[in-house]
Amino acid sequence: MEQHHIATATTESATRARTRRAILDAAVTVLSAHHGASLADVAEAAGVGRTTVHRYFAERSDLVAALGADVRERLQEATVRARVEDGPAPKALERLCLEYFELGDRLMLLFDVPQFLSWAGFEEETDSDRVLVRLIERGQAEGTVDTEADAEWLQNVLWSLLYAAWMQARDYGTPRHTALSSCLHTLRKALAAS
Amino acid sequence: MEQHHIATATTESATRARTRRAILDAAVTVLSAHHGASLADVAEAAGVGRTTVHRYFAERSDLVAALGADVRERLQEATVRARVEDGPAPKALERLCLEYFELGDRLMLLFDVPQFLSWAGFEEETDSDRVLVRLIERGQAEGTVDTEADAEWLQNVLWSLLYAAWMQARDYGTPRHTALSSCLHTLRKALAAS
DNA sequence: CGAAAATGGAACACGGATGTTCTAATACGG
DNA sequence: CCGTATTAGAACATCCGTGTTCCATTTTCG
Repeated sequence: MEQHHIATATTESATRARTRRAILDAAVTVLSAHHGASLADVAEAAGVGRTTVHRYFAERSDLVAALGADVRERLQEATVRARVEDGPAPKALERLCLEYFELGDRLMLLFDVPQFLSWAGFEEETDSDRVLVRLIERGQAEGTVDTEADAEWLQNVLWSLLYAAWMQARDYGTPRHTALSSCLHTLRKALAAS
Repeated sequence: MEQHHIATATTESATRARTRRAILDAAVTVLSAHHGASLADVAEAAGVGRTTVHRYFAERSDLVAALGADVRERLQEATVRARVEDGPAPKALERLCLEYFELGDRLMLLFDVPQFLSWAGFEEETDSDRVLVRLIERGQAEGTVDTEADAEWLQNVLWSLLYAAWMQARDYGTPRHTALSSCLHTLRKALAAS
């Protein structure tokens, strides 16, 4: 239990860690609902003073960058959980889709906030993106995925259908699981080998 | 040629009509590239003074409303051109998709700028939206369109795939016709009766 | 050509978001 | 419990987009 000086340069007090999370979570909610919301809005949603937000993220761009890093990490974890190497490609794609769907608002941000795709460490191609494309290509090689369409295009199709499912749930009030199963149904047909 | 007093309350000088169009067109380009661009940006892109923009559209919201009306009108025309009542539903859907694709940036705005869906005369359901849903339902009745999926969902699928095709062309540099044919290919499979 | 229409540009007032600094109050952890 | 870490809130300077007004200049059109 001799854990006196655990602190390294990158370690944070437990309280600080909690507040930081609160701010990041609130930022996801607020910004995904309305891009260009003010930092005051984020602060309020986080139940925190506006100055406190600035104490953790000096500039707005710092907050955005942190959000980017956060979603990136979760994307990575989701990709691992989906065990993309196991079994036939279509099944793996469905698992991946399911995991991604769970990320909800966080991924919406990735689409909606333009700064993310170019900014914040997303250098055009995320690791997860590459994994997804490779998975599709594996399916095409297996003959279980449509070979008439470009792998990159099919990747975009997957993202788009996910986005559509979220929209369906958010704006039309469709239950999440209903939207998800519609999404998977259509995705299965769209990716199927012709 | 006794056309002296053609002018009614709603008629515009030819010059004014041209500048108005220039501003609207520039606004589409600029705003679809970067939401929240300043009116100065729009003015510059239109090759026009910032004051002139305000002379035509007093407030920002007026410009947005005008853009909304514009895209709405074009959507209407595109729907007419597609002759949705003719022939089997899947074919009609493809024609519709093709017409919509031509609207390009203008429709991108409809997705990206949140103010449009609630604001600017879009009362939740556009006429064109209703036409689309009815067309899908007709296909389901004919047995030529997937009946396992909700018509509303399939409508969203169509929009999403269109959006994906645009993205593919804009961000990945895929030629427009290539993106379009990929889109149609996938859409055909996605909508097909199971 | 000459009057009316249309424009460009400068200048200004205004509001809202941002980022900074300070101080008093509060929560935390040993 | 007490000292320290953490916070809230007010106050302030600043920047940027917006919307308005005014005037000189250019363009259009009869």
